[in-house]
Amino acid sequence: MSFIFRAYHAMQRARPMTTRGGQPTAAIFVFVNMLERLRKEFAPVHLAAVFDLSGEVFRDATARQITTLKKWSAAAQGFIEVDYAGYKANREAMPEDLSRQIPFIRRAIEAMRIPVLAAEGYEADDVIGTLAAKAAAEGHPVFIVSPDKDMMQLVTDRVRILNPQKENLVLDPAKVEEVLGVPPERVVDVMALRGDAVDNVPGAPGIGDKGSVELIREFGSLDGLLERADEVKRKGYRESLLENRETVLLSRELVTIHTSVPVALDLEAMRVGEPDADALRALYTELEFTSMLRAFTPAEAEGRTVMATVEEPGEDEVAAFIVQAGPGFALVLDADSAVRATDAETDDAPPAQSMLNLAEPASVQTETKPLRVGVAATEGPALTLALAEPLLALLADAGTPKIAHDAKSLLHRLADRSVAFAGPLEDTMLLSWLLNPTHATQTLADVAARNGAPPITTPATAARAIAMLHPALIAEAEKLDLIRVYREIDRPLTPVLFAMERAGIRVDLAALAGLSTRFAAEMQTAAERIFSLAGARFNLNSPKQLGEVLFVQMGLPHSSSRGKSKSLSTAQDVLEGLAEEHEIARLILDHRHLSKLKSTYIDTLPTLVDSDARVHTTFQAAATATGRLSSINPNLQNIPVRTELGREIRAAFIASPGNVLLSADYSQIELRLLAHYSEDPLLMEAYRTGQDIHSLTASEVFGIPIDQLDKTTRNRAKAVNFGIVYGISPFGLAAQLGIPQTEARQYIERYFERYRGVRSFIDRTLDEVRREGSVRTLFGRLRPIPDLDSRNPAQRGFAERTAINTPLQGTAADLIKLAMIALDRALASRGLGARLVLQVHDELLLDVPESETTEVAALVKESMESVATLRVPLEADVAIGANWRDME
DNA sequence: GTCACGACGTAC
DNA sequence: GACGTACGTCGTGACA
Repeated sequence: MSFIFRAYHAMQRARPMTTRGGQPTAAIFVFVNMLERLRKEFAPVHLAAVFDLSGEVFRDATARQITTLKKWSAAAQGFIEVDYAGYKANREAMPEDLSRQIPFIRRAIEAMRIPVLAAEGYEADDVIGTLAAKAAAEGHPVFIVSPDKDMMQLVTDRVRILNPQKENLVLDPAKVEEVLGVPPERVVDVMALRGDAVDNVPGAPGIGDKGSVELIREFGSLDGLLERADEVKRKGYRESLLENRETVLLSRELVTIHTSVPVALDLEAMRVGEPDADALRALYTELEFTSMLRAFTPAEAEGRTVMATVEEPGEDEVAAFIVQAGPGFALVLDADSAVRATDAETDDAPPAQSMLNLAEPASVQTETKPLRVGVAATEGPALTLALAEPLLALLADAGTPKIAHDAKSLLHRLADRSVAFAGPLEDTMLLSWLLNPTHATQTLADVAARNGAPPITTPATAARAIAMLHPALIAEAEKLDLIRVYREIDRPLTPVLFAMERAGIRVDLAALAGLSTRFAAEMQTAAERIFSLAGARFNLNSPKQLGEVLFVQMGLPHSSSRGKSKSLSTAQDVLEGLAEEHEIARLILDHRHLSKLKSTYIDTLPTLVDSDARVHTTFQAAATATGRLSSINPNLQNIPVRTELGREIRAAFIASPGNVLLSADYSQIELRLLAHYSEDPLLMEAYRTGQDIHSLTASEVFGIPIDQLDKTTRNRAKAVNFGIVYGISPFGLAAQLGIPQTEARQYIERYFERYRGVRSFIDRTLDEVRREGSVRTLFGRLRPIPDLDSRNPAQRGFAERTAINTPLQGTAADLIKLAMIALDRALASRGLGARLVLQVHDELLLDVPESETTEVAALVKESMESVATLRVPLEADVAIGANWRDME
């Protein structure tokens, strides 16, 4: 039953699976597959399946001896009695769509001629335990196939546990001890203390995962522990044990699997043989498990092709789906869905292996005649999708437009299989995002649901959904004037991003390894000093524990805020405030910095490199509200640069052999866009004549002549300039600068007095949002802004700030995307070997053959600066180096 | 064990 | 309530 439940839940999430008649089949499918695999991979000599019977078991009677539990109550400062509900009392009834599948699972097991065993008054675990004990006593090696932890008490040298869902993990006694911290014979002792929430075994209240193991290890056994309970040091544990002695002993009875129940070990009946083919065929037919059926029907003679079908194909049945064509589009490739195909080539390969990777492309739509598409697996363990001639031809045909949902990932999958691709590539994911950029996800299922397309249950419906969605989304994009952004920016960016991800960037693994060692040592030193100052050891990574130690135990001042979880903030700015007075605060800040860099970058990046020591991020092109890209797995857009330690990490990003890295970043692009939008004379003049904008603001806002500014004043002005771009507020600026709000308010007022154009830009923008409910970038990208008229001041304030920030941030995103497209074309047309490798919002990073350095530097600068003509010039600064830190 | 979420910190 | 846009890690608590 454990497997059936897991099968049920696993598939539940993926997709509901039923026959045409509505019989749910997902759990059956998974279970049958698992059985097939078990038989194939492990070739057991004997096999039995064990089920629970309904009705009372002996544990119910045991549990009735427990009526109440004594739990420690902090409020009452004593133990209070709580009613105990009974063994497995918390279990919910089996879901109806699962119980309907159980009879079929029983039929499948019977058809495979595997005996099903059970014993009245006992649970399946007891039957399994008994069979295992008997077989082991006869000298047979036994494998209990189960995902349940409870089973670990049964492990011996001869009885092991196999979990096929966990990479065929085999648990022997040593492994059990490694996992649980105690040997198999002590498992019940630990469980008796810890209890089990799922089965409602009480255990000793207040003693959990950790305490139970510690206590058993210290006292050797549960009996030893109960005998010497008064010696237990920790008060909570000691008192719980003394109060709950009987309950713990009964808990042990509940968790102990019996190994002598009345059930016979009939090895002859369990001997694995041929299944009942007729019965299995009938069952699989009834359940519409067509792929499994094919194991019974050898491929038709020579052709070795699978005919694509037009009618509602069962999901396992076809390699390609032919559905109604949208005008002008001959083919739909659905990167989001699956193809499964029977391998007609290899009769000797087991069916489970002839099924191609379930998460792979593709569905095919054509308006030509039905295609004959052959699908075959190549030799070797890596299954490769080799598409037959007609499909390959269409994919490679530059005259055949294709539609995908998430085109970039489709390109990756085709490239992984060396499938040539050409021709226009439409993307319903990008369209959907452009129409609704604030929506959290743009998966096909999500987009289909939002647009009234049928739910995606099979590759065929996925293909149909895409075919339906595409014209609808295009029409919508035309209506909202988003088609230009789509055609001129985001769609053509797809192949550029694809190539960048494919290229990856080289990482200096030796450098990271060195940093890891160094950081570990420094963290260790800092931690010891912190613990000695605090007079206690605790988890430094836990803000909660840290706050407790600093502000309660040590009594440091905490005028500062509590967060949503009402714990005292230990954030950087808070600790900075304490650092002058208290050494411990500085040490914690240092430790945190090291810890952050080590866990996020130094120790993570090496796990993500390929065999050439390159990391390949994924740029999410349909993720942000403003039009920016984002980067995941890993995020290469937040590699440290601010601190010296952080830059050590940046230095580990290096050029390919014989190459250099070339970085080009836009200078103050958002402030230049502010100048453009606002047409403010001071700002425009400053950028046209190359003045230092922060110094200008400092001089204007603080009334100090430019030649008399100190660094602090200029930095304050810099914060004001950035604040404007973020949609400034006195609160935010005050927090940023660590000054009173009243002072921040004065700065802001002064700013708007001097930069009159900026004030009117903000007013105009807010007016636009009031009229349209949205803002646009210079290139027409749209973002809805709700709540500008909210009565809630916080909501309204947020709406105002996003309204102001979005055209600046979003236009900057548009510009760099356009530059990337232009640059990609320029590099290609000149036949240069330089490759774009990263984009970090206002920066491009290229891997450039040394010989091309000068030419590419000029080309990149030119591409970025001439991408648009604004009221102020765009400037890009280019630098070159062997790594991403040391650039000049 | 898995999931969601908060706290925190990294980038632009 | 809290200055814009992201993503990853860790701890924690809820759920099985």
